[in-house]
Amino acid sequence: MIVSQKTEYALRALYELATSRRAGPRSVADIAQVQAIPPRFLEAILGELRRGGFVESRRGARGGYLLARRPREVTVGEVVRFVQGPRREPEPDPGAPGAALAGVWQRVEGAVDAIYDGTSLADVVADQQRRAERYVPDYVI
Amino acid sequence: MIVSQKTEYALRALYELATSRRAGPRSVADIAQVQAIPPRFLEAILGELRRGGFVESRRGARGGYLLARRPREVTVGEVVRFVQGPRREPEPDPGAPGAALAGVWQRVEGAVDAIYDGTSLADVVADQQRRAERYVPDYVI
DNA sequence: TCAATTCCGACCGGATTAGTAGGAATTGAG
DNA sequence: CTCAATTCCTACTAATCCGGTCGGAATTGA
Repeated sequence: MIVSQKTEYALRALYELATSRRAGPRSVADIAQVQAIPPRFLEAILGELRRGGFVESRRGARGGYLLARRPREVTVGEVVRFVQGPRREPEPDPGAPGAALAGVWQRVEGAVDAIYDGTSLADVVADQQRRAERYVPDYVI
Repeated sequence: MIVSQKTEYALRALYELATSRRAGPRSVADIAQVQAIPPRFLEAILGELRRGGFVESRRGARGGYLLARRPREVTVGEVVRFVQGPRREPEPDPGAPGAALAGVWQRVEGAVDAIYDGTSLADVVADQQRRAERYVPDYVI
């Protein structure tokens, strides 16, 4: 897995909220259902996302979660780093064992981050719409 | 960590062998020392690398390990995939939950593989030489 | 008032990872 | 021929991380 299951769930939940923006709060049960995520696990994840400022919550009956920021302004990179924590491995100074490979890891991280940070929730939504249209064109047209 | 510790060790060991090519076999103890790898763990790793055709071994006194292929023709990607096994996550078909993100993961994997497969042991060695020269230029010149 | 909901902190089992142990087999050097 | 150095094999253990669960308190709209 390229990211942890938890991160994948987090992104799926945010995606789900992005698709139903300005339609009132979505409950954990609802999102869990649609995105096939274990509900109580999702509950924990959304809690973290709230503390991270990605979503807002409404408690009580008819409560649920809402996207706290515009989909355009939330990147996959932010979410990944927030959920799995920063990947830290202090660079070995030149000469130390392992220094030879540091350049490789650095380039990989750069490439990955470029994609992560260049992809917003809005992009993901748009991407999926394209994909869905192409898959069942007759149904839509 | 971008790859497992074991993979990092494997690459460090191969790098070490690449630097002392045609200088006779290097023992586990030696490599472990230089690269700061737990010796018995390294022993196990080199065993795998031998079975994978990356290194050859000479048993007995004065024995040790040798690179089995030319540094130019061993890529980081091959080693990573061999040591950690293939990363498998079957693509969800469009419409399934999680399909929306598939494109992102795909692009990331592509970018990572491009770097991995575009970097040979020879590249790593050359890279480190440049780096070392730059770090203590007076010592060399 | 009550049912639906978020919120919180603690917990848990299984998988994976990192590393170790013991001893057999091989081989070059003296 | 012997011995020290070395690989080789199989199994085992320790620690960490991951994915997920639990019980119940607090909140709130209907």
